[in-house]
Amino acid sequence: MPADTRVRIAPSPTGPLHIGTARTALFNYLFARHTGGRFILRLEDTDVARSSVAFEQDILDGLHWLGITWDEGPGVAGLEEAGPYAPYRQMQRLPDYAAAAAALLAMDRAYPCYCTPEELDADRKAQEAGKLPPRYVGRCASLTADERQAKGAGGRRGALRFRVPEGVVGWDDLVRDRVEIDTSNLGGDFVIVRGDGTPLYHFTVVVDDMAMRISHVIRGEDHVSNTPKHILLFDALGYPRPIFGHLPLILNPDGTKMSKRKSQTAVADYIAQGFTREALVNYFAFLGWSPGTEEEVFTLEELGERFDLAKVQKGGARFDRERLEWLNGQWIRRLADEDLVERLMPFLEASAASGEIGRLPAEDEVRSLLPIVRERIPTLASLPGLVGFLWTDELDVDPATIAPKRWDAATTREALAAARDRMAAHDAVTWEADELEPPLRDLVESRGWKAGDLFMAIRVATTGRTATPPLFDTLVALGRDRTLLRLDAAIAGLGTVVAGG
RNA sequence: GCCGCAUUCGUCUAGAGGCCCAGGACACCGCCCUCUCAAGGCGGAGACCACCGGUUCGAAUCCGGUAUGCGGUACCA
Repeated sequence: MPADTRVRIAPSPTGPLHIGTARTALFNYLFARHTGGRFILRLEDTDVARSSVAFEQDILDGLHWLGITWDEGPGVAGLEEAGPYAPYRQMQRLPDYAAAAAALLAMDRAYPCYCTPEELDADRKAQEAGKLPPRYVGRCASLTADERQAKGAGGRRGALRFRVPEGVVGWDDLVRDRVEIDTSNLGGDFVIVRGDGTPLYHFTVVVDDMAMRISHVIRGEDHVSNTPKHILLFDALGYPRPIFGHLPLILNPDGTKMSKRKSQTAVADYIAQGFTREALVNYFAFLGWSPGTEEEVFTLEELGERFDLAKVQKGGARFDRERLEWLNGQWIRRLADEDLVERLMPFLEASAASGEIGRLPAEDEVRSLLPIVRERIPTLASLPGLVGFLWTDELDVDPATIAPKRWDAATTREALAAARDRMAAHDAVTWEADELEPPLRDLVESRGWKAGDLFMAIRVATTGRTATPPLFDTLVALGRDRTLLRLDAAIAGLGTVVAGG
């Protein structure tokens, strides 16, 4: 039996949490949950120039927000470092890499390279011109001790290159079955430690995966061609190879690799637009995976129960925002009242702050609205757009928009006035949808009007919109005073036409 | 260029030799419901399973080739 299942997500804090990273994290998390294994988070921050703590924070916050929690990880974002293989941050593991590098050097599996960027660049250009695949020419591969000393004069350290042996490297990929790559296509001996002494990704990932006892490396398809390098390193270092699985990529709608240019790639953007964690997780899981049944809506926990890497698709999947929105709606309809209100409030606060709405409604008020708005908001951010007129004092309604197609201004004015009178007969106690509707239906019938026309005129006059939740529920939410006030304003706006009859 | 991978409705996918003249979902169209908008229900259109050739009594499913697409090709991760 293999050792305990241990998987990881190893984000690089060189940008905000990317949906591709989130999806890879999710698949690792689900795999761990499904197999009873552990999920580890490791920060790969060796690209010092591009890494920042702000990005670290964004990445860890985003994963937490999605509900993707790790069993072992670094101390950051207000968390304690946790786990038996700390530290979980590469820049704190430098001694490990140095030791591994020394071992490779001692075995002559790696050697110092003193080529300058200019030389390397010239090599590449020459190869390009000769239509040859770019590869390291091996200028420093067989330097004598004297030559090394000479090149390293003046304290020049040189980078460390790993000697790529001849042969074929193959592995049984968890999602793509057998993959084999000839080492002659790896681009020659590759650098594992920079001239300044900092280690490079291909090297650190192997040293860390071994140190942290990672059993399964589940990552994006873009790493397939890196895997032979990693396997070579595992072998050279005498480490057991983990099992690899390469996930299909999330693609832009046009089929190319997901990019900031063509798509929204930051998880934070989706959060800001009012997507729920449930919908995002649900959607990500279904990008490249399917339970094989016709069910579509799953919680994170249910996904963990069903998830199976063998059922993961091999080809990339295009990101389809429409489907995400549909799922978001599904989830908004499933959330408990309290929960939904709590999630809606920040968006209302933002709208109030931006002036989109005039005042911030209380939680109770929002809760009472739920029955009529819940199935009408595709995202948490769309509530103000639906019923913002409830929280705006001066409603600017263009009189020209009030009259239904079949009515002229005079009829509209007369109808609104009559309706206003009927409604004014109610006091605050009987100002209920059930009470408001019958009298207006009577009115419509006695005058030979169409209910839809009268209702639409009232709707536009009181909300300024042609699309709202059911009219009478809306008027109840608006309140008696404001309803009558807005009707009066509309009637006045329709001019001093003499009401007929 | 070279290496690798992929290819089922517009999109996400079901399908692991006969159950498939290919099922579901999103989007689209129509009808129902209905005071508008949604939601929901019902129905429709939409895939010669990339192409060619094999294997087989039988192929979307197995094998080969072609095409197309994508990924990789750094002292980035």
